[in-house]
Amino acid sequence: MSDADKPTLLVIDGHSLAFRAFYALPVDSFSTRDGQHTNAIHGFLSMLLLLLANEKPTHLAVAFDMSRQSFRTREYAEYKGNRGETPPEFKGQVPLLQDALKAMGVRTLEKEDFEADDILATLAARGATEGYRVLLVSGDRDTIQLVNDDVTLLYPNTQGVSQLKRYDTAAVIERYGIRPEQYPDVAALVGETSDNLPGIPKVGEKTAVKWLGLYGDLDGILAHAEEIKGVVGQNLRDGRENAVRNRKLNQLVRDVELDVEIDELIAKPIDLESVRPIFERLEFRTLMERLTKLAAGEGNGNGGAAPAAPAEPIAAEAVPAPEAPKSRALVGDELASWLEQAVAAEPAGLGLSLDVLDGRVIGAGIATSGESVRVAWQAGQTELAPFEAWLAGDAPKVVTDAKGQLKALSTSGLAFGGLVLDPLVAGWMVRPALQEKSLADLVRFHLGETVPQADPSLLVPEEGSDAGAPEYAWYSLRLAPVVLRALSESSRRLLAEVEMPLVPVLAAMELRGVTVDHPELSELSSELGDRAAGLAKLAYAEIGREVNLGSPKQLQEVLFDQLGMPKTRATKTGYTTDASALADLQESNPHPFLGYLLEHRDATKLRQIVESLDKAIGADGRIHTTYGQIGAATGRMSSNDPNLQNIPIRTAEGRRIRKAFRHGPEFAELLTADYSQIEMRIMAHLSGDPGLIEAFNAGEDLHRFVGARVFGVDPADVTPLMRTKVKAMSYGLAYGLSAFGLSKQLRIERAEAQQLMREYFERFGAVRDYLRGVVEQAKVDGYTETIFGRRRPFPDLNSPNRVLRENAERAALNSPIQGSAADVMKIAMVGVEAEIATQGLGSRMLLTVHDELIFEVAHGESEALEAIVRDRMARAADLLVPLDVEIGRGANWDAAAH
DNA sequence: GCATATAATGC
DNA sequence: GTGCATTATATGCA
Repeated sequence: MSDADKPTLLVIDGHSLAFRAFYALPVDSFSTRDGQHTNAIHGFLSMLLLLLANEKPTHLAVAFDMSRQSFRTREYAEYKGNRGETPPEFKGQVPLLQDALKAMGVRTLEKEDFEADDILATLAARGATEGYRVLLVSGDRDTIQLVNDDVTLLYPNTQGVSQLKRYDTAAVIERYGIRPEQYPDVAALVGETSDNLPGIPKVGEKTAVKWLGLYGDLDGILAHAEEIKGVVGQNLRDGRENAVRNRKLNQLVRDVELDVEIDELIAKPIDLESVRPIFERLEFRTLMERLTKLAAGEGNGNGGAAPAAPAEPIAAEAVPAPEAPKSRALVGDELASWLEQAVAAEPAGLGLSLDVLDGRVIGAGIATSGESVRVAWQAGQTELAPFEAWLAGDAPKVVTDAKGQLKALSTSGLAFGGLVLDPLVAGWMVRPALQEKSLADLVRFHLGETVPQADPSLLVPEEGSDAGAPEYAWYSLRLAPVVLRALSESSRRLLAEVEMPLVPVLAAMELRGVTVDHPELSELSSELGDRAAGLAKLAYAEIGREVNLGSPKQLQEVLFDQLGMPKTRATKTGYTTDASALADLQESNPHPFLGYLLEHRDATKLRQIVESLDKAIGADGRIHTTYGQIGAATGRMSSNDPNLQNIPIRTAEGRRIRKAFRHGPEFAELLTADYSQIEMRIMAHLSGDPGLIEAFNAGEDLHRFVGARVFGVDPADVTPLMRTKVKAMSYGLAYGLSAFGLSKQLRIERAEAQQLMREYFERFGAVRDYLRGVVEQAKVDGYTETIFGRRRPFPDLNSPNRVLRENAERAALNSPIQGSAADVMKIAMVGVEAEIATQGLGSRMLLTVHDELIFEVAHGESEALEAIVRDRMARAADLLVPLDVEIGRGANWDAAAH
């Protein structure tokens, strides 16, 4: 019987896992209205649901310690004697947890005089004999001794309870350098402080493992104790009784008498109605939802106990990695018939990679799981028609880093369809922190193999090279099932329905580009250059010497040494000279130099942007940016080369840059469409805050409405200052803004900022609850999720390093909001592009700037385009509040803004 | 030449 | 001690 066919028995050490959960989750944040603490129960059940979804055990039990007394404490009274009183907040949670498990139909086991781990040992032994695949979950290292070919241990790491490290025999050997059954000998020598078992002084893991290598086992080591030199040798001889005692105590009992047979532990379908009362009593709303989904058969199949983001690559198998098959060149009828049978043989799709030279297609590699072929392509060759038809058709294709290749196809006049998967995009959804940026990275991480490197001196891979398009195509196809398996159900849907359709849309937008007026930019650049030079002169005059105003280091000398100004916020290399610090200085120590410096900064920054844009204008008079679909960890797109998502807008000078962005000569005007306050709307939706929802449904100015609530006045009486304050507060919320930051930004006292936050949260309490809940849930799950189920892992959320942890907390707070907004925009873009095509319009979508889209309007299509854009953008998501779209038109980007 | 730190711009 | 990006410049090291 193969492993996959075996039934799976999952046995959990209830006490140790609940205790871990207790310390992983803040106790204050999990309690019922009547004051019962629930953090350990919540953490435990959350982990259990993950295990059920991921491991799909057929049989299941949770073992508990009956009391603190066991045969071990009778033999050695000090055993675990160093453990303090169980925290009172924890105590009451265990019986409630047992109730909850019972309601879920999960069998709990305990045995007088034995510890839970002995029950694990017994069930593991019996399970293995009876043909089960056994999974153990315990936070006690002694259970390592139970690992073998049939028994795997899932051990919580420091990241929290939902991140479990999988120990099979190979992983134990890799981590400890010994076989699982040797672990008790190591532990006996090293000792176990948590069990109050002192070991041999000066002997740690390294020494113990070395000795085991030399003498076989503990008995062998003790027999040769006289041979071991030095202080450790003496320590060993002095401490042999300790080692022997430890070894006796850490041996788990594998034949505890249990009044249950394994087949009685069969996992029953969860009866939601019997669970509901106790979950309601515990006020577990989200867990109830997860359980409901699980019962409905959703939430399956994201491999491993570390759900969305395997923290480590899948270990390479012991069997040698398969090598890419030798590719052969095909032409004519041979190609046609090969394609026909390949398409039939691979219903999930063929791998494809294009050879591109100077932005044009010159060939392709196509792969099935077993073979790959090369096609040389030139325009106008009739015998390539079957290949071109396959490219253009719906036959499924897997293409890594498809966007650039799609552009080349389009430039070469080739139609393309059927992109079902770009493993690069899928891999980014698995690990959006962007560690895998290329096919080679993906293969290394997900397959544990190395892609052969092409000879970099060759522009075109030579015949017979093992590092060309056919090989890339083959690796792409092999990646497909692996990356898909690593994604949750909802992420897979997002991938198929949004990210993949978006690829050709972005490719088209990049190819279109946007017309930018070169003379206008040149003029602006020289004006800004003159201004910067003048300001520099004035600045030099103030300090009596010339320094490089662009050098923070030289500026620090001027400000803090020469002018004797008070030190600003510290940086790694000194003190900051950023704009907000300079503005603070200007207030406390007014000096003309500061003003000239600030203005000089403005002018040079603007000029730098103008220059880079000007340089990017192509022969067609247009700028073609490149969009990064896998750019941001939240799901947002980025723009580079040049970045068109940070064109200035706040100042009049900045807006002059936007005036240089025009419609092309064949078009009538530009149209811009913005989502109005999309992030606040998403916050209203996610938090369900009635006040915020009312604000949006009232259709009134948001900040005025919120200001009225916060300050307790009529909306009409909200002053501009009040509006500014709540606006800063509202926006800061989604970023994890502190009272300190708020006071800094508004230039008000800390106490006033604190008061403002208090008032705000009193009126919009659900917002605070939501934000707090996001972080807490993320600490349990290890990731956050957007409305559409896009996940982002946060490994630092339980870091002992405060800076890392707090950074992760703020990012976790922000991610579902920024990410959901990105999801919405992507859905809208796919919808708009499709509808423009359906209606056969000549207007085109050109740019996206996070919550804004910019179009080139063909003559006579103004109304039709506006209708499409409004409709598709507003309908992109169905939220508790409407999605409001603001549209503007004009001859240039500035004029089209509203 | 390359990596790092700082500062700026946008949403 | 507010999130996510990209780009340019200065600077220190090799």
